[in-house]
Amino acid sequence: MEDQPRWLTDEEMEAWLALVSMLIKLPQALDGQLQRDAGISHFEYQVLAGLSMSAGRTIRMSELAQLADGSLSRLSHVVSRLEKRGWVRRCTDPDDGRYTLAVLTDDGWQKVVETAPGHVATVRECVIEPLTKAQIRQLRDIGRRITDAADPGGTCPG
Amino acid sequence: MEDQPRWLTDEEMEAWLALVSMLIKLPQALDGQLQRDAGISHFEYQVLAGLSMSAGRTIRMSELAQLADGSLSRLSHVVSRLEKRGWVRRCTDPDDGRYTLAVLTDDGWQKVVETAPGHVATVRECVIEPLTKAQIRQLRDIGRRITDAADPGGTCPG
DNA sequence: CTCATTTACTTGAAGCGTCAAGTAAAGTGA
DNA sequence: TCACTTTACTTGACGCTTCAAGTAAATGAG
Repeated sequence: MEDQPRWLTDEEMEAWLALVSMLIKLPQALDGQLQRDAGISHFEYQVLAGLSMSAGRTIRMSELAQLADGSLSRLSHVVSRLEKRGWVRRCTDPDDGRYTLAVLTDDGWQKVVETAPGHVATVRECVIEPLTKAQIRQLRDIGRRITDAADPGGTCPG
Repeated sequence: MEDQPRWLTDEEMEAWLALVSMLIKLPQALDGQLQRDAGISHFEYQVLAGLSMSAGRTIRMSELAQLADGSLSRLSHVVSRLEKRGWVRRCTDPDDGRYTLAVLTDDGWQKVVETAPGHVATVRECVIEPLTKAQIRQLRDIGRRITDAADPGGTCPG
């Protein structure tokens, strides 16, 4: 990749190690709380939450995949499971038969309403409260820059 | 969790969404590069790198698990695979038969030497270079605070 | 010295994500 | 209008992680 691989300085290494730990521990904390209290994964929550915020609680699979930061294939599997649990229905888009519309059922809406407060509390506890207001702005900027660098041009999901 | 769930402000939500995207995209980028160029996962790299930095290229499983931020069970499975590929050996600690020592073989050392430059380059590209020097320090502090909040007291691995 | 407990690790089954391959509808060119 | 391509999604197999249960060595109580 480079002839002379530039190693990391001490400062860079400290930041990198702190980031790696966060990358492991934070998803565990988020998934753990949702799994214990609601029996769903963080990704499933993102799917339900994305649906709940869509007009008519309905959205195309491909748009939902982007909202929830996942591949279409992953979403398809997850929606199948959510369908079995009665929280989501699928139907073909009448305007264009290639699209599939995911629809949040009343039970699914209820599930989001029940689950959201606990999830938000965990996010506050793990992310918002440990940081100062300035750090929250810093985090937004840092997060965006790293995301752009890691995924230049926002993925074409497979 | 709270009677009156405090929702997130716009600033908090922006930071949170940026963080969630980073949480998805960065591991994908890191795993992707290592998988393509070296045929190993990021976790496997962390295990090999942890071993390569240990005295005598030898370390107890439980210490290695903490170094690599993973459960003992996960590590055990991964070391089994690395053993099959000839990069790691296991032996019982002569001082205390309950401990297992993982030892990096010469082939394993060679693998780390081959793989490290490309991995470091990806870390530079995705994390270090997109940020200013100030942001790198901010990231270290933010990462530590979030990790502490998400995992109060540094896990007892299962 | 013996039995129970603790510690450190291993193992097998179950579930989720990814990848490659497949299907079906819509668009395109002759 | 008939094939060819593209788009949107689904499906099945495989690999990895987690969880629960198990093993084996060391420690501790009586």
